[in-house]
Amino acid sequence: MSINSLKDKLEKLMDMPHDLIEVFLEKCELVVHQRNEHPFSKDKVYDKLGYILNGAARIYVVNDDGEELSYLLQVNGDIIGDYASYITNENAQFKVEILLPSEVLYFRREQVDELIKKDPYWNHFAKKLSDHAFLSAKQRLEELFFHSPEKRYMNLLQRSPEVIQKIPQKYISSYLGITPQSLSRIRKRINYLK
Amino acid sequence: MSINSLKDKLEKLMDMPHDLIEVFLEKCELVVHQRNEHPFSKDKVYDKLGYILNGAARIYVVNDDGEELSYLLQVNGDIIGDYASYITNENAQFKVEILLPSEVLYFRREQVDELIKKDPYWNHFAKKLSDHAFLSAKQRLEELFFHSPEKRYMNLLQRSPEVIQKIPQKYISSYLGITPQSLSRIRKRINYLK
DNA sequence: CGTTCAGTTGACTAAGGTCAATTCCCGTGG
DNA sequence: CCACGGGAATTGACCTTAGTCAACTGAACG
Repeated sequence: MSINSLKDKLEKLMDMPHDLIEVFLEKCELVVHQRNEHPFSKDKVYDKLGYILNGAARIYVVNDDGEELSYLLQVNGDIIGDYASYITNENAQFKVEILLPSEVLYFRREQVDELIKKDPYWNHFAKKLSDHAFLSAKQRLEELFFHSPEKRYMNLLQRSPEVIQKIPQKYISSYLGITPQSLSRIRKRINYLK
Repeated sequence: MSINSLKDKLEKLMDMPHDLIEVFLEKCELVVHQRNEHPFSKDKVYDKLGYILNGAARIYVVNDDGEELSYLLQVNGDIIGDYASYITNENAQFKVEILLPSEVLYFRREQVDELIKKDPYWNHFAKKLSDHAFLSAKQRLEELFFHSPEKRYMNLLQRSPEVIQKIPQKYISSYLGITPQSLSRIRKRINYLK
């Protein structure tokens, strides 16, 4: 991704003026990940967040039966990490796995805190970040509350066909809240119809 | 509710020093609602939020079939309104109905904005508010994602038995994401077991 | 070629939805 | 004080969809 389109995105996403984006980017770290990497250390506080420039990752938990549940599938422009852990300083409950070769821009909370000390603008930034986390959670919540698994799959197909293309179905079914078998049948149902 | 216990709650919830709570409360409006009242005007931007001192309300949407879906059941210490509308300035998608005689403390965004102009502390307050909205949404989201309707009912029973006592079951079933009939059967199942 | 793992399919089960009838509860008016 | 009306809750019969378990297919990789 070009540095300019990145700036445009941050400007829109975070309501950040161009000159402050420079300041912010200096505090960031760009990491290139390969498939299967786990960028966050297990069972720790996640004091950083990552912004996916391009690539894909899943955010998942392992339940008591050892099954992995894919809580989120994140792609270009999405955030990886555990925002709850980031703000509360409690241990993260999620794991993060990179699913495709990915470029991720990381920033640490302590660095945001430093920025805030120097310029109160960054309070505004922190607030925007939180609002963004809220709106994402709300969207996911409404998807689960208002729609059936089949409808959720249709919506995902519309919203991000690249997820369906690139990410293994077992993660997609889990994200939708169903078993791989059920997803397979939903796909079959849909194909008969069209 | 006594003024002092209110101050304690705000202190804990919002990380607010006692002296600033005074400042905040001056900006607030206390309203006593009766059952069935709708404190927010339909299809408008919700530029205020309400903090339930005591009482109960439901936050719901009416779908295309005219059915009401109870997105949230809020009780003592919970927030009513539509935080997404509050921050984005877009029309609210939810309605709010008071379910029991309730005392609610309202504050408007413009008043928070005024406070921010005078003292950057209030940026911190706005951030805390957003974090709180995020954490609430996250909790609800995880409840839906990880647990079955029956488990959700059990959890609600544990978490807020007063909701089960005081709020009509048709709203509870809707909140759980099931029909009144299904809730009735879940209750029957549970009673046989114990 | 085998091995392995993702994905599909089949047979069956479980849980919630739907529609309709019935019962319960509660408030109101006679 | 009782009778009635109406909405809430329950129950029954049946349907739909997802879960479960197991077998099978297919593609990737050595």
